[in-house]
Amino acid sequence: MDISTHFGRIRHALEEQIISGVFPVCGRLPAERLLSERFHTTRVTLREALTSLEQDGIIYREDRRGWFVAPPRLVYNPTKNANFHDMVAEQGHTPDTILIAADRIPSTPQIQQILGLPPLSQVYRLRRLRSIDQRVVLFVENFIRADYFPDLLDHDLSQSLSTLYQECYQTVYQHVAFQLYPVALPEQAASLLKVTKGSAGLLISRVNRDQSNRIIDCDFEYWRHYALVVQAETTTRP
Amino acid sequence: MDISTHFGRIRHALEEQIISGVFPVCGRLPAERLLSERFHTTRVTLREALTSLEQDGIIYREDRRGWFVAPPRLVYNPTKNANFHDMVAEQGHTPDTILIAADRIPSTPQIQQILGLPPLSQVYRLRRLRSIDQRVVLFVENFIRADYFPDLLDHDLSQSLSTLYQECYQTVYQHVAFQLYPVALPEQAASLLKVTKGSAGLLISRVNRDQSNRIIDCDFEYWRHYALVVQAETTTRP
DNA sequence: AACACAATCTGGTATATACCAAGATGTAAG
DNA sequence: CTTACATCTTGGTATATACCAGATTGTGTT
Repeated sequence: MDISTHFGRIRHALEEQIISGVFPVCGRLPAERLLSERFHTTRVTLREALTSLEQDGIIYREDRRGWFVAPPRLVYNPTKNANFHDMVAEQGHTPDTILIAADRIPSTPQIQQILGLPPLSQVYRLRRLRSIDQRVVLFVENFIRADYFPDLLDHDLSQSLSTLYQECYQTVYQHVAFQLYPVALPEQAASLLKVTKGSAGLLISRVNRDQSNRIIDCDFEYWRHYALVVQAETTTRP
Repeated sequence: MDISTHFGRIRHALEEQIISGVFPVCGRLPAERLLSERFHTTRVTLREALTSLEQDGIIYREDRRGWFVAPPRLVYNPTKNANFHDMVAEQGHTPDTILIAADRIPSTPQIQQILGLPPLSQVYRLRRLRSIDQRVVLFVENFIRADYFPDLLDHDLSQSLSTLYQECYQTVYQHVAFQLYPVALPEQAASLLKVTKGSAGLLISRVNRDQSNRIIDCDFEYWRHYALVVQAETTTRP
């Protein structure tokens, strides 16, 4: 660890205290003003140290509420079509989904292209917020072919979509194309995830096909970047 | 885009100028002091806007050299065992690898655990720096079972390892377990990648097995976070 | 007990300024 | 032409300070 700068020393000291358990997991750190006094520095410098720890996923912040110790990352395996609820439960945590909005809208050019739809076609758009142990970690937006799923909006949309598809429409996810990269969280995602707009996140987008290889939906998942580690295994078939 | 804050307006203005091509791809932005004057603000505020653009992968910086317009991301498919050179060349760019260090060392407990080795066993450690079109984007550290690859260090280590394995040891990568998450780049990676220590990156680590399902090596890849988009497709087999 | 509202605490944004360290550059010496 | 060195420019780090906006808390009213 680099301790040549004041900022580096503060980062180091905070990191040690966090690792040694001075602050409990998900516990709040002392206020910035208090910490900056304790380290004989200013808020500006202190915030640089905090931002650095945040980038490393060691702490996270909630907008105007404070800085918190980050819990261990959720293991996310995109090659298994496990749904969010099962995945979280399997790892010993409590999942939750809140439906923000659900509507039927005309597809945009971008969505038409992704889903292979003609102009003027209709899609469902779901916006949902998902949490692990009461901490919101994921904002996800789904675009679903309306013609394949009549009356979808009448069902309980706070469960996992794959469960709903299977039980009510005899449809299962069979093939997934996914894409992943770090982004600054866009405004809507940031405010729902209670983070400062522009803070770092991970965007995972997927295009899903069913057992007949029809494209049925796509989604855009905005994750708080400290919340997950992506893990997969693959075997090359010659 | 949010333009309620000064910082947001600057970010927005810069973003538009970059997208519209005022600055060429990989071109340098004007100096911070100059930009802060032009936007009637201070360097502190200006740097917040730049940092935000950096997080989004729109610009990147090189330590004490300046800010540059980020090129399109490289598509990285971890499920295809394509090597770095082929992957970059296929996408129309020029790859390069520089060998930083190559030695034979006693394995550490961590490496023993990953590779399934007993204490006191030896491994090769390679440190290499990789670039796309002259821009360094990746620092990678390999740990390789020494017993499987006699005299490995006598070969040309600036080529791809998979090529070397195949041509000189009749060994191919067959199975890969990989793991990926955002991190703050550690000191060594940061200085070699010419970025400020602590800036955001993506850590991809892999454990590789050969055609006999033996674990042969593992690697830790530190990517500049704007440099890639991870992409894969998977089919669920019931 | 429920609600409304004000006071307080928190992080978020912003200005002004200074000095440091490393990269880039130009110039003089070899 | 190359090398060595001083100089200039760049971003990196740091201090001090101020005000804003949303979250939390406490208090008093209904």
